[in-house]
Amino acid sequence: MDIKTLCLGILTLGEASGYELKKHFEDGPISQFHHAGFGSIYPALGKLHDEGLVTRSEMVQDGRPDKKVYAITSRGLETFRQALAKPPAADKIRSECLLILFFEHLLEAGHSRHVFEEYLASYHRLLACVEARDMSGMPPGRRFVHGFGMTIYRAIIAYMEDNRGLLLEDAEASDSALKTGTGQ
Amino acid sequence: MDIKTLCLGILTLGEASGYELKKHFEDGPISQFHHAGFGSIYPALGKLHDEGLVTRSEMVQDGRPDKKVYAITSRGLETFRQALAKPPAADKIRSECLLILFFEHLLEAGHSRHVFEEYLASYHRLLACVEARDMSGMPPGRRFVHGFGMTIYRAIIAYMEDNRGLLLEDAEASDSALKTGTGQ
DNA sequence: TCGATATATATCGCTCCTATATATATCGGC
DNA sequence: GCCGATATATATAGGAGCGATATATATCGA
Repeated sequence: MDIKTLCLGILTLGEASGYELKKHFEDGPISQFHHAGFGSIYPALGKLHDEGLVTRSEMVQDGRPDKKVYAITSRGLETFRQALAKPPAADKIRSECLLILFFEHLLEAGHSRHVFEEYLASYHRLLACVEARDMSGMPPGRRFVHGFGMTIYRAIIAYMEDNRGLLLEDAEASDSALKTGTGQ
Repeated sequence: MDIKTLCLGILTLGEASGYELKKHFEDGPISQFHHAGFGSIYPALGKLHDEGLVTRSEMVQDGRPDKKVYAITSRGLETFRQALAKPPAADKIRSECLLILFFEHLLEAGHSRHVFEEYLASYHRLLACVEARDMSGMPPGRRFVHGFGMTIYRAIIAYMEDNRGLLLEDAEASDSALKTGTGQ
């Protein structure tokens, strides 16, 4: 499932420029399960255009820079359908925050505490963003994925708030140890 | 947080060969929040060795091929600590299964149903694997991350079992539509 | 008018990942 | 005794992707 396929998928939701595609990856429902930056999106759109899977039209705007709007072709839709039919790879997660918390015993107590609070705040923001979405009239798959994200985000927030003590008790213990000169 | 840093981190848990490192990424607690394949691990170990952050020793074995065992140096540990102190990037998820379910309306009903059941089964396996781990005597950060994974996996399984109907009702509707010739 | 922010596109260079190749050894089945 | 499957073990080539950066236009508040 490469970036080209992902872009094709987003374009089934309506035509868009590269910049707008990026916003889908940042804010939209797609952001719940995938990510891509400009360095991936623009080359992908170029290749999709070369292969005839999308059309490109220059759109002159005033009050902001001109843009290139891409729309999926029927061959593009067929290619996307075939890609979705292939057996999916396993989920891949990469969380630097969990890595830091996992190795918390190697760090200064204040840092892991700070990472913890920022991490929790980031999931509060993600939840607010997902909760704000209106899903009425959306197909079942869209509503399923929306509910999936909401459930997971809530579970993460609840777990972190319930288990703050697990990390913070330790932090306080280390602080006392540092003060009496027995720490680290 | 590159693969070199990740390998360094695992080596703080004890010396290991490239093959053993891979198993950490597949089965171990690290697999809850990161992933890497041989194509990343072996070059990373080579570079870490060149930089003096790990030592390498050839270990002759009988009953199986010889291996190269890597151990972290004090400079390696210091480098790892500094990497952990840097502000962490946001979590990155990539889930082809959720992508397929999101675009379920573009697919044959049987396929999304199959993807759903396989996806659910995969999280049952992951949960069993995490539940089997004995965390007694582990530092708080390790226990926190362990509980984190367990909680999320359980939330995913519960959500999917509770909301199977969301996708399947639609699948049945499409099936009837197909039978009466109004589908697709 | 200056700096910050938003919109918009593009590319370089490095990292990483998939696929593949190579090799040794065990175990079960035929 | 041999064949295929599986596990252990290392390595690399080629391509995909990502972070950083460059470039441009326009708005808005200080």
